[in-house]
Amino acid sequence: MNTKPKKLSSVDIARLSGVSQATVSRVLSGSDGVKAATKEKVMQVVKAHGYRPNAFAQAMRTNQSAAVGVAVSRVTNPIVPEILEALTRSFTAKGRRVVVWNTDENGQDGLISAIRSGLVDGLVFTAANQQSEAAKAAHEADMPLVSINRSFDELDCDQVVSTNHQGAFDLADYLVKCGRKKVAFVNGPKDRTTLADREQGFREGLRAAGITPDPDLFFSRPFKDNAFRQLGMDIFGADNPPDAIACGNDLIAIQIMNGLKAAGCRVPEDIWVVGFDGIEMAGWDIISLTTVQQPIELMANNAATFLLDRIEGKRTETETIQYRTELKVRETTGFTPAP
Amino acid sequence: MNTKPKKLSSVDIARLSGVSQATVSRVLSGSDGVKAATKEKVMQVVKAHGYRPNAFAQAMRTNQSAAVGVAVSRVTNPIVPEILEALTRSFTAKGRRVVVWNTDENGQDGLISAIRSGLVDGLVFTAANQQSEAAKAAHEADMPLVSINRSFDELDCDQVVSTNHQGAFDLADYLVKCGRKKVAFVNGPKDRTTLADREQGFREGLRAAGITPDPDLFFSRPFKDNAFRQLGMDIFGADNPPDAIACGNDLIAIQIMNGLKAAGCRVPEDIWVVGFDGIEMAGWDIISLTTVQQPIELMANNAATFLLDRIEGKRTETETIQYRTELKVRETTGFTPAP
DNA sequence: CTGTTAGCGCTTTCAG
DNA sequence: CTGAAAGCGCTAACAG
Repeated sequence: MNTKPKKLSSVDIARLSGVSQATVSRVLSGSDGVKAATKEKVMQVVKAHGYRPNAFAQAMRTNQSAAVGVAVSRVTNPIVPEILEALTRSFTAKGRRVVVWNTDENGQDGLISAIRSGLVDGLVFTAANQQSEAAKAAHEADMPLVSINRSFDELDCDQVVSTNHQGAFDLADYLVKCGRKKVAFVNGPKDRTTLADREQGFREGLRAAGITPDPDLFFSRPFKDNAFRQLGMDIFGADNPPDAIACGNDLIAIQIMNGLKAAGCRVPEDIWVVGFDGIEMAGWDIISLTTVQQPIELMANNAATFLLDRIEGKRTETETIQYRTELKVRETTGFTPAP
Repeated sequence: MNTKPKKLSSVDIARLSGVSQATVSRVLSGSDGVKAATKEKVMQVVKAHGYRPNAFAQAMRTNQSAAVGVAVSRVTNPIVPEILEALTRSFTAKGRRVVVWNTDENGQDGLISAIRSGLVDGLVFTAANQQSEAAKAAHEADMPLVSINRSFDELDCDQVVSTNHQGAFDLADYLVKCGRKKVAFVNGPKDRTTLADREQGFREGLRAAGITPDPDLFFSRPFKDNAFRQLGMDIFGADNPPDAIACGNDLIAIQIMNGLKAAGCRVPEDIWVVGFDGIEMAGWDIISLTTVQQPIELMANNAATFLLDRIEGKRTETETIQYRTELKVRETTGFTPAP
């Protein structure tokens, strides 16, 4: 260790400004009962030294960390940074720090341990599988919990979701009404409730439109090894390929398009492609992916509000709020308007 | 407040396992001098209750938070999540928590305050402007500091960068050698050292290849209001447009391509486009952007190691490490191999 | 209005 | 090898 400047504590500030330590604490926490002159005097010293109360002592004393946790996984799906960005903005604006856990790599252990050690006052779970252990731990620790874009059937917590089922239902309707004869559905692992709901909605939408879902046209792949790109190539290479491919989310759709392009397939001339999520890049001219859009920013803000209200004891009943999705028609379906 | 289960403390564990509180602490911190039987007994109780030591008390006592901070901005640039992901993985694997600050929104105040309150043991700054205040605060607080993909000229701290200058130099050479006659360069705000270095390298590369940089072909735009998309449209719409556009980073290149596409320009037939960074999506078939690639994962791992070593007092001299960039030739330059 | 005092839960000497 | 005891820096009664 080198010559540590030995950080100042509130005791030092008290000494330097000729008051008691308690008064320093009062000044900094903005309590009322302090004479203006005293307050001024203390603040002067505080500013001069750039003093900030030690966050840990504060947290320990008040049993509030002023931090919230966000559990993410599959960060490679661009919707995750988008959610993260919106959540961070929301929490930061409300004076909370954000601690991010990635449950992909080292699993849930770190998160569980953090939950139990009281590091955060609340937790947001974002769309992902493999977080149920942690969620359970949080629940047991009586920690406020919100899930966004993800359902925990087993767990009683606030949830912010979108109309996954209805959105997919309407999407199927759109494709059929537009005259698509042979519609495939490509999905990721169905242990994610979001993806499962969408597939279910899509199936029912097809039926409602008078089409019996063909099992051979429903695909499921893991999010790895470029599986979707390969699938895109395979689908186009097969005899009598479909004339439309709906996907569980935008990232899947993009990877399918990568495969289609690699195989020489033109979108939308040969095959239509649609996604689900409405990530920002779906709107880029060079991608222009037709998709079912979720109001991500709104959902994140709502999740943040839910969590903070619950932390502050302003809510007790759990609630599930569902945002309406909206079909965005773009180039990958030839800009064909909904009939 | 509802019926709080009143979290267990080490005192409770001690009572439950019939030892002293100090012994519990010793067992959990893995100190040697504890009889195996005692250790076993304590661990049993610990496990049974899912007990974890209170992180704040621990932090306060040891003056170490076991957390590191990462300051980011412009999260909408996909390289940021990529860096974040790699950093998070690295730190988590080494038993550190990661706290993320977004300095876009609420500026640096939150970060500065966090620095001074001792919330993190060290800090990584990622490519961004507007963080110098915070960096200075960190430096004054004697907090270990590493910058990645970003230079702080004024500050003496570890830096992990790539060969921005050389990479851009070689890129200019490539374009000229491939017969491009009129090469534009589109950049973001040049207060970012990374972007400034690239532009400088590009200029010198042109000169070395026998071309005098034409001021009218160097553009700079802010990262907002779709400025780059608009610029792409303008560039193609002008009389006698360039036959190649090099960009300060991949995101700029993509937005330029959006504008070009919107204006009816074909890439690479009409104009070549190249980026810089090597973000993952640049490699997607549907984008296939020629770019100068940085080894992001390596850089992030290195930054993490630097920071942790410094926190643990294993390093004292500051160091700048520079990774080699690599030209990735793809479709936006017609897959033309470097001569 | 301000000072004194008692811990929050933990690590770490210091004894035994 | 283990226990007792002293704080880390802060907040929150409780006095004055």
